[in-house]
Amino acid sequence: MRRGHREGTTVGRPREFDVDDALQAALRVFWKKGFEGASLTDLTEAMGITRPSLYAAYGNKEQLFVKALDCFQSTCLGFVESALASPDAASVLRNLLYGYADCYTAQGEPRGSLKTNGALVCSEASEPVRCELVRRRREDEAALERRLERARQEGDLPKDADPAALAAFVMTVAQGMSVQAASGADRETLHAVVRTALRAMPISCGDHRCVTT
Amino acid sequence: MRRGHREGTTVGRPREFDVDDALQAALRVFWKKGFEGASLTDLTEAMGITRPSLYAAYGNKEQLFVKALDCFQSTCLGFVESALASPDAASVLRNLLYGYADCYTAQGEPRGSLKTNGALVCSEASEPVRCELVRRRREDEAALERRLERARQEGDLPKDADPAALAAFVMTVAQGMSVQAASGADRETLHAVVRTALRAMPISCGDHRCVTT
DNA sequence: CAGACACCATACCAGTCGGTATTATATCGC
DNA sequence: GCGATATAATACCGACTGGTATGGTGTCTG
Repeated sequence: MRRGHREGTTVGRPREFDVDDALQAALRVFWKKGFEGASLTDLTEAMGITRPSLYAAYGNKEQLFVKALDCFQSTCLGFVESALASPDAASVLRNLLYGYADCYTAQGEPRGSLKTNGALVCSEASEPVRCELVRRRREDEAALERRLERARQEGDLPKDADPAALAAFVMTVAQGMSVQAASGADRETLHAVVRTALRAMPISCGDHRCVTT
Repeated sequence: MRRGHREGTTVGRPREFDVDDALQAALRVFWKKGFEGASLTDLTEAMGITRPSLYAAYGNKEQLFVKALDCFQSTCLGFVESALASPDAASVLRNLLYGYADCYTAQGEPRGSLKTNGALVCSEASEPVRCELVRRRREDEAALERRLERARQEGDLPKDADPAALAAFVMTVAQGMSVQAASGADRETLHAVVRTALRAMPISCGDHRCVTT
């Protein structure tokens, strides 16, 4: 039904804006104001396009948000995948938490996480978006739990450690840092929070980051 | 200018609703949907009053939110004051964190904290509300820092402990738990998070709550 | 009772919300 | 050049936003 942007061939008038650039602009607006706080006027002005162009290229506001969320994940949160791929539990935890702290206080970017702050509470109309964010946050926690369970099997986490509880704690700290960043906390403060959090781990994660990979 | 409810005397037709009961109802709506997500229709329906009654009794939506926030503080967060008044640092930290965990997962209440989730991000129109929440969260952290500094002076916290860093960590965990609760985490999960967080403290806070006071 | 007063209910306000129909325009294959 | 196609721009839609003017109603004081 909906006319999509045909991939290879170029029939008809070519698009005058770059879809990815405009999506980046939309991401910043959602990131700063949240899904409900960002109006179509805010979005189209920042993206430099008109409403019909937005709907033709991205579907609707909700689909645009999800696309922006994917963009946020693959760029701003790109470090998560590599952090989980770190060789041992200590470096996983260290890279993950310092990575979040840095991401949430990046120069020239909105503070905090789109995934945490984008739609924490909302009206009924936006429930689908809120649920999608909940789903993704849970998946993040589950992925960390799986990685810690693997570490336990491999012996670099004590046998009596609780991967589920540790993952819940780490993600709680990460989400708390997102709130702190949105409240104006600076990077130094979040680094101190990470140092404190790492002391709660059943292994020594070191006081400084990047000790290994 | 605005016609207020005169205190002692009762001139004119008496109000047909209870101001405090209606405020409680408004609190639940704001708590669940946030400041922007709660419409006047949501509010007046839950409060059982009409718009003109709302404006006559509370001013406007923003003032109603602040009144609801005060109500939230004095009832749901009433434990904070007594937690800070605990005799030693260990019981302060324990009572504070378990208190937050319980408050955020109270049966029959919205999940999480109005102070954290109520307006984390928003449109420009709601910036005053967001700033007020930021202000109050900072004040909470500052109050905890002062209490921990006192504990350091009194000797039940090591001399080399960092009250500011500890307070930032504890409030980060609390705010993170608010996000987790809003995502559906249950009380057991948050209690496990608290147990883990307490391990990061430079003193033994015990594995169970309410050891003293 | 007379009158003042403040409440309640209805109906309404301008402005904005997300979303679209319509029309004009630019680029393609042929 | 010509038709087909897909863009861009404008103007518009009904619904809803926070907020209010108006008129009827009930309770008080004198």
